[in-house]
Amino acid sequence: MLELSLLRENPQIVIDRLMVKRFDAKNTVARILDADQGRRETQKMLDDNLAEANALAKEIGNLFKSGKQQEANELKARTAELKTAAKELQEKMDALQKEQDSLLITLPNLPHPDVVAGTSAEDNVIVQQEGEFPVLPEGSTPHWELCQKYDIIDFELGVKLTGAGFPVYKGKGARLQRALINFFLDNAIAAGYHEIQPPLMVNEASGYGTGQLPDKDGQMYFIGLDGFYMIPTAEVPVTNIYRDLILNAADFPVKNVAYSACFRREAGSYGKDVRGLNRLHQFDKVEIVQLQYPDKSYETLEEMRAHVAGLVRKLELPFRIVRLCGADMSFTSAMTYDFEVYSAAQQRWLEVSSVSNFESFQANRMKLRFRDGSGKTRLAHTLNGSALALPRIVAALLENNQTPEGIRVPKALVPYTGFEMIC
RNA sequence: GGAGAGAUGGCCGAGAGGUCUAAGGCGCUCGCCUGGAAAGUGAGUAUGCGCCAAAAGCGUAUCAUGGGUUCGAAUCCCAUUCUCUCCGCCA
Repeated sequence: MLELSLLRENPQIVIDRLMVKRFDAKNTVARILDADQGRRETQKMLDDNLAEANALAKEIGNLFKSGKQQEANELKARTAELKTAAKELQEKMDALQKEQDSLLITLPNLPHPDVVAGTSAEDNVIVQQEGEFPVLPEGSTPHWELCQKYDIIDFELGVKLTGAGFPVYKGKGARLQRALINFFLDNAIAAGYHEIQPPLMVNEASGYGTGQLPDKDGQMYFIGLDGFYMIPTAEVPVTNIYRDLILNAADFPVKNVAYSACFRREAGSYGKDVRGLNRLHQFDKVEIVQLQYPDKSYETLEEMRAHVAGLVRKLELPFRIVRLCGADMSFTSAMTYDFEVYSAAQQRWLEVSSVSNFESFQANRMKLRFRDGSGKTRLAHTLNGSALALPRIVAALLENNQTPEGIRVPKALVPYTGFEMIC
């Protein structure tokens, strides 16, 4: 949620910057400012009314005590008037506040000035590319066939147990998963992150805090009996740890890492994009989350980007980093880097990480603040990134490292898997 | 699932219609004391919103949440949520 003060002070900047995200905010901004104006006027009247009522109540109390029943009763007439007026004012103010909030929440985050507008994912800017495309041996196949050939990931069995998009990892496939999770966690811990094991279900307030609710609830699995949502990413519980907290400036940066299973309904997805491991309803991911002092959040974004790049490099996967254009960015992000690895048999780039700076957008929603040097409270900046999401990494590892003898495990991972080949 | 108890500031905890602008303690901040520290001692120490050019200041709301009673509610009533204890079930 954007900060109201920004709209008051610079409505035109908000409108202009949101055009970069192809969002026409002109009308909404005007309505928000109208509601805000009305709300403030109403509150002034209400506060004055209540101030008078409070004073009267005190006076009446004193009169009663000194036995002046008659005078006290006379004053009561006035308090009745005030009460009626206060109720109306309160209702009016609540309605305006509600209108303002409901409008404000429809505005996306402002993109950083370095973000280009663009019209689609085609316009994302490639900022870094590394690694050679592997030359695959004769008879190479996409990962879903390799999974079947070596019996390491069973999609059919998942359908039997649950449904499409819930694969069963078996044998070296399961061990590879476990190895990757530990590899990612150990790297994050070495980089100074604090490990968290969060709940896999969250309540409504948490879903709201990170922005999945109210409008993206169709993307989450919902446990109706208890009112819980299965987390689509560990970002949700890990960031919400700090909901409604006031930190000290000295606490920054807060660096957390969490492994979790992630659950996504992915309603409306179909076709080759969802083949094999490309898109699942349940998958594993290690997520890094940072809270940072506002002035330093872009330094931190670069640090996180470098961390993720280091992981992909150690896995010997060809990758590129794109800075998303305005048209392709998420609602909540101010700047996002997507990491894509090259999946050689499918001959396509697969997105394996998304590293974003949300600036104060999430913090405002969940009232995540800190006390600056002068003792004033300010909103913190939040950032997060996948480091990394497993399925597409596994897809690329399987495809790129296939040999007639089996699938070679990258060196960095061998201490974690305990084997060098899947065969 | 059944029965009972409870929810008060950063934390502990008193408070049972007006003197709550929430006692007291702990913690924290700044002083004093000290060679330095501890102890002692003094003061300060919540958040949102509004008024004000701004600071200071003032107003208002907030004692789990939402309603209600009353001139007046942390306090009384109703509902909801959550926590704890015991019983049942259980890895």
